[in-house]
Order: sequence, then structure tokens, then C-alpha cells
Amino acid sequence: MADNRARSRAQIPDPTLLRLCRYLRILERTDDGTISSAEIAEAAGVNAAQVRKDLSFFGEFGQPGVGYHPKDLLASLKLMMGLDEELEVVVVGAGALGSALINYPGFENRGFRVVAVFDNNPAKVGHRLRGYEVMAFDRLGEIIADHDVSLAIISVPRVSAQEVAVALIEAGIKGILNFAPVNLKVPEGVVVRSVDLTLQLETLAYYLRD
Amino acid sequence: MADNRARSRAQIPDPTLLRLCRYLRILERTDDGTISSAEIAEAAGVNAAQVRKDLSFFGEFGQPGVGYHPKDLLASLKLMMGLDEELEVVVVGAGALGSALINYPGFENRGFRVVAVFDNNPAKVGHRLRGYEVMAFDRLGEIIADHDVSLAIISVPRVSAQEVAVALIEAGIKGILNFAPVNLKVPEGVVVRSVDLTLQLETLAYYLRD
DNA sequence: CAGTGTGAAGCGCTTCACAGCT
DNA sequence: AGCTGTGAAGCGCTTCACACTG
Repeated sequence: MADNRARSRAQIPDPTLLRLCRYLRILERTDDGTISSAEIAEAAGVNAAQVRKDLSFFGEFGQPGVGYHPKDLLASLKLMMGLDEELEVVVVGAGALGSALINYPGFENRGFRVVAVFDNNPAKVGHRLRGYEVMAFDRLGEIIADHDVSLAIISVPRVSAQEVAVALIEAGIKGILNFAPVNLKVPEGVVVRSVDLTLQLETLAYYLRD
Repeated sequence: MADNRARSRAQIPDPTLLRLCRYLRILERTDDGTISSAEIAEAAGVNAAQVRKDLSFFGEFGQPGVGYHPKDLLASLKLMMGLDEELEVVVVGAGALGSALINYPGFENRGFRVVAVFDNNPAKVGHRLRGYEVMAFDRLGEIIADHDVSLAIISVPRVSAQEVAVALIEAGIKGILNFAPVNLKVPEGVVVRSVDLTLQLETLAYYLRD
């Protein structure tokens, strides 16, 4: 077995990182004694060599002539990817989307826990929303510090997104999942991943032209 | 974000298509007489040559020494990308996420109209949800044919997603925006774009490891 | 044998750099 | 001079192919 710890610092291509997360899903619902790179590839819709190459960024997990042990591989990957323990998240923006995200079962199931919900709409602040008390933005710093939260979800309107990001970063947030349709500018050391729902629909439209 | 696209005709790179949609946003909120590739690039967070190259897939829209006329460029791009007229969409799955998507302002604002909402939960069928009557899956074919809908959004649990996709495709759907965390298998000619919300959070976790 | 791990080739997107237009 | 459009170079991800292993 190679030195996994040394490799965990290596720079991993973004596409690889995304695929690795998808492999996790596949491994979680596999009970077989072993699974081959070809089987993972089939389920993920990618090339088998791709699967092996992706895994090789973290080390050697397979047995030649046999394959991988799903449970072991799953545990190893989770550890390498920083998913071995529960992660806390705050949600900023309690509109329709934010409300849906608050108790999106996918988050809870996979080790993410929403610890607080923020919104600046006076009609919402102080009220309960799906089990959470909605708090005003001025309590961001306090809550994030108290719970030592590193991740945040931004689901506010486009025009407020950048200032919310600034406030979050100042409060110590290191990773942002942004749903506002804008390119957030953040300092070195902070990672942003944007999901633009409309963008996805729009690209589909391109393929419908006739 | 897995995608399973059937490169219909002109082979525009997928990354280009996504960026072009982002340029649309930028152009929409630009009033200036002209805008340069450098300005678009700055707002989109990409290289200026990238912007010009992306646009060149569709033609020549700029004036050397001057730049682009936002209004004209916007109209041209919308036309080329099949976004010049309203597109109808059905939503399958009326859970928290589906409910939020039904009247997500971003869809409405950018020319997408939700024409129907489906769910197989007897507790929901027949009831109204944000202005829509929730219908059972067995009415998919009827509604899609009547309205001649080409786009669908899948927001059902993972285990039902593939069968819903099959039903949608049989009913004539050509483009699917999939929120279920599974790699949908679809025939040639149907395009799927998957958005996996948890996946995005998971990749952020990787950068937080210390 | 069946299947992994990986150097090397292949390929496609990104960036450069500059001719050409206004 | 300022900026576009684009061939060509650069670069990084994907795929191949095969030595190696249990």
C-alpha cells in the first residue's frame, strides 16, 4: 500500500473531485464483496481507466485480478475527501429555494447539518421556518464563530450575493455554495462553487433548436 | 454535474455553451453603448480571448476598435441558443425542492414557463401547490402532448428518477434537468443535465481539510 | 486469467499573439 | 490607437495499452 497521506496534499483536478463524489454514491449502495473499476465506471457513466486514475490520486485501493472492497474504499475515500465527520453549514436567504435547502434530505443523509438560517426580510426574521429560527444578517458572525462553521450556502437574490459573501468570509467561512446567478469574487483561501439553476435549463434549450 | 448530451448538430463545446449563458446575464444588465470582450470577461471571471472565441462559434458580432453592442449581441445570442421564445417545462416531483422550483423567479424571468406539476403521492395529487394542480404520473403523456412540452425537471427521489425519465421520454420530452443523484440513461437525441446539490457541498469539504 | 496501476499518447479546451479592421 | 477574430501554441484532462499482481 502506497503512502496515502503524502498524496492527500496533491492537487486534484476538479473533474476528478466531482467524479470521486459520485463514486461515493455508487459505493454506498453496493453490497457485493468486490466491485471492479468497470462496474463503477458503468454506474457513473465514465471510462474504467478514468475511475482507476481518479482513485490513484489518493493511493492504491484495489486488488489486481479482484477489484475493490466497497466498504473499505468508501471509508478511505471519505477520509481523504474530508467527509469522514459531520460538517456544519449555515444557509443565508430564506426564500423558496433556501427553505427547500434547509431540510433537503440529501444534505442530512450525507453528513451535513444546517445549524442556522439567515434572512434580512423583517417579515421573516424571528419566525420559525422548518424548525429553524430565522436570524438577521447581523448575527452571522456570532453564530458562525460559536459553532465554528466553515461552510455556507447563499440563496439570496443576485444583487445581495456579493455582500453576503463578504460578510460570510469575514465571519470565517471557507467554502461557499452559491445559488445566486453572479460570479462571486472571493479572496485566496476561500472556495466558491456556484450552481445556477436557470443556466442549466438554458443550455438544454440549445439542443432543442431545430 | 454529469451530462449526457446528444451533440445534436453544430458541436459547440459544453464549457462554451455554459459560458455563453452567463454572458447573457451580463449583457442583460448592461446599458452602455458598447461593451468590450475584456469587460464581459471581467464580469464573468474568464479570459477575454475566451469570450471572443466563444462568440466566434456563432459568428462575428463585434466591431474592431469598438466592442459589442449589448442589445444586439443579446438578441443574436438568444436566437442562436434557442432562447428567443418562451419555453414550456413540466416539473415531476412536488417535494420541497420541486415546490421551490415551480415558481423559482429565475425560470419565469428568463422565459421558462412551468405548465404542469406531477407527483405520485396520493396525499398531494389533486391538491393545489403554488397555483398548480398536482397531477398523477399517469397524466404525463396527455399533458406533455397537449402543450407540446420539450423540457422536464426531475425532482423525485433517486430510486424513481430513471423510471420517470423513461416515461418522460416516451411522452416526447427532449431535454431533462435532473436533480436526482443518479446517472440517468437516455437514448440518443435526448439531453440530460444533472444538478446534484449535495455533490457540490461535498467537493467543498475537500478544500476544508487541514 | 481477470483486473489494477500507470506511463505515454491522444484530444480538446484555453490562452497567446498578432493581423486586420475602424 | 483600440479592439475584434483567429491560427497556432500551450496545457491539462481523458483514454489507451500493457506490465504487473494475486
